[in-house]
Amino acid sequence: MTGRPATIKDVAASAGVGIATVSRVFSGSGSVSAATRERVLAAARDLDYRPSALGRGLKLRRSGGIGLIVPDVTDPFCAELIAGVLACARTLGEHVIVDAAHGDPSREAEIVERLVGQRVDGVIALPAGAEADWRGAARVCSSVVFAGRVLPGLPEIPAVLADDAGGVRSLTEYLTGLGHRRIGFLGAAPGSPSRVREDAFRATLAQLGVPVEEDLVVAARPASDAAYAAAAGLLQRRDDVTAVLAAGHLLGEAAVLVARELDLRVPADVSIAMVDDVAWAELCDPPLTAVARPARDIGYRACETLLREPARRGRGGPVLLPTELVVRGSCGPLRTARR
Amino acid sequence: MTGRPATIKDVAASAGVGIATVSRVFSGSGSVSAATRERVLAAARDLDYRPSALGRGLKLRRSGGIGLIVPDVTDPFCAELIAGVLACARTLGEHVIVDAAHGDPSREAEIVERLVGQRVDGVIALPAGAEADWRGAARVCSSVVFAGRVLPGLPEIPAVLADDAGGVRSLTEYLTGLGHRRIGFLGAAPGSPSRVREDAFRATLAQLGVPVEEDLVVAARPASDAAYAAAAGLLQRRDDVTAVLAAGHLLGEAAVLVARELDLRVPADVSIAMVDDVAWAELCDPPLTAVARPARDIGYRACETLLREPARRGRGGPVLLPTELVVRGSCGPLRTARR
DNA sequence: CCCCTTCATGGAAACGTTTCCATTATCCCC
DNA sequence: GGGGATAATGGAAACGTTTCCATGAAGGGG
Repeated sequence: MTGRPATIKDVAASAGVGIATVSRVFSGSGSVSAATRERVLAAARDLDYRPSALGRGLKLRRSGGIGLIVPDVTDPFCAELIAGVLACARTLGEHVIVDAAHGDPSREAEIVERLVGQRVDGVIALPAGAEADWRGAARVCSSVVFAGRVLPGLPEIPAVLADDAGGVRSLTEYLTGLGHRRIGFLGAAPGSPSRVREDAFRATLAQLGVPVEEDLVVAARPASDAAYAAAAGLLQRRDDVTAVLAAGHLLGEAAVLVARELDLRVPADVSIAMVDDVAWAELCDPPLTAVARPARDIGYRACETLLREPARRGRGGPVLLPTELVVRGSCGPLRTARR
Repeated sequence: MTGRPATIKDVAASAGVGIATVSRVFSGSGSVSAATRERVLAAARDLDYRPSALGRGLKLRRSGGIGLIVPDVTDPFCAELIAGVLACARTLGEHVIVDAAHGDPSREAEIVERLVGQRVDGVIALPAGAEADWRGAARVCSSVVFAGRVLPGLPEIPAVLADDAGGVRSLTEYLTGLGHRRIGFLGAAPGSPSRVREDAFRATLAQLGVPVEEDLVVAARPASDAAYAAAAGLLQRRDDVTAVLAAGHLLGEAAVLVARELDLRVPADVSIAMVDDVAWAELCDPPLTAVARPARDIGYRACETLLREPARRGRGGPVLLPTELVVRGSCGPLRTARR
């Protein structure tokens, strides 16, 4: 009973037709008489036949799947992005091979190699670095779309992004509007591929005529301990900081924990706001003001761009999706002294 | 330049050898002289050749990938489980096709069909229901392992689970030990495939000689609104409840929000504890006591069971991984009156 | 010096599809 | 009733691998 899976030949023999006819029944192309179709379907049901995607893929030179590379599937932003890609891929009948590069460009390069070997119909990536042969992957057998982040020096790769600069700007304007002048900025490490958030922070302050103190702009690697250390360093070094803008949820988490540890009341002693409206922002006490990036939409649009709009791809620069400022209770008006 | 990807034939021709030799170089089997190997590798590099997994898969009758079905990739438990599977699959050189069934058994069945069509080497599932042909999938071309949950009536499918009963027991004992007698239990909907948590709750109370009041055991569909409604209903109906045990993080979140809404102090007025130690448990105020399920390990072990231990598979019932009680500040000793 | 192993290599047959092309059978219209 | 579409079908050639088998060459022991 546990023989090999039935093949198209078995079905053809059992239904008394040629294999071409069976293929036509299952692929939907060509014309088959109703009677024959029924006979074929019955035989297939009998034999528990399912067309092999391998045979099909070999002939068609494509696997019917796409690859998706993220830094970490457990990150809430990545997870939402994945969900968006899955939703879109489903509507287009493609499956999705997911892998995590954990911020390691060489690991990412390996994954790209593997995906190309799989002959995926395309790759969506929240890229870690430029080590992978993105151009090669885009050329050889599939196309590439970046989602949520771009890599400098690869302008020809289409991208779907959140309007990070706009998000940080609205956050900065909001805090400034509350009267804050000495705002601490927790940002990504110097080696990070993109500094749009820090740039937006500086630009917005400059525009508002608020001087930027270098001492208040700190960077951390994207890890919990590094984020905590950065936040602790900032708040201990400068007890005149009245607000903290965290450029990511890990940094926001660190800010919340450090504030609690230092017995700072939020927002009375220090206001906290962050980029990325993750689940806990609402559960924290007080609930955290955040800028929401449309992670799911980014994934969905990236997948659409990859599979659906090969013509429009990459024209007119990256697609920017708007962010939304979600005001909660963690930011208050400036008070005179913190302690 | 953007011609078709090079094939093994191109490489063979370019290196002046037979295709069998090229195959041997890349698959590692058979013997090839060092000089020839070098020549082949050089030609391959020149042509940007990557072996097609489709051709290979067709010949070998397996795709070199596994399928992973979860209810929802954005759920923190699922996300950790996925991470575990990815980690293990990586060490074994397999890729992972991920899809989300969103609790819909018919959608799940579709996904299984698709995966079988892809000729995956196996399927790992956190199953939604019995509609899918799990037996068929396990028989025809791949094997199946359940992770994080089992389905009644399919004892022959191997499974890797958290010791949910043990986790709920320790939570119940903990709350009882603090003096609580009227403990509200927020559990899964009646139609849910498994009621081990509720059963464990009842059994533990019975064992401790605490009467179980049916009115305090409520069920909710796994959605935020339903969970909120259930929690609100419970706490409003019974203002003599002194502790709430939430059998999942959605339910725990609901309990926290409802308590806040009703101006109940935690843990002075009501103690809250839940199953699943998600990220926000630590960030909430007060931090939430929870039982941690080893989601990542479950994924890892499930993948190992699938690919590495085909012999031991399914013998001796499901693998149970221990949970851990993480005590934080959300549970306090019983006080006399809540209001 | 010859036979028997061992190594390096190439040819060719799968693997399970899709699709082009050829072959009938059927039908419609003048 | 004949001729040209049209529909239904089957044969066979790809698609890119792996691997069995055969072929030579080389080497070693008697």
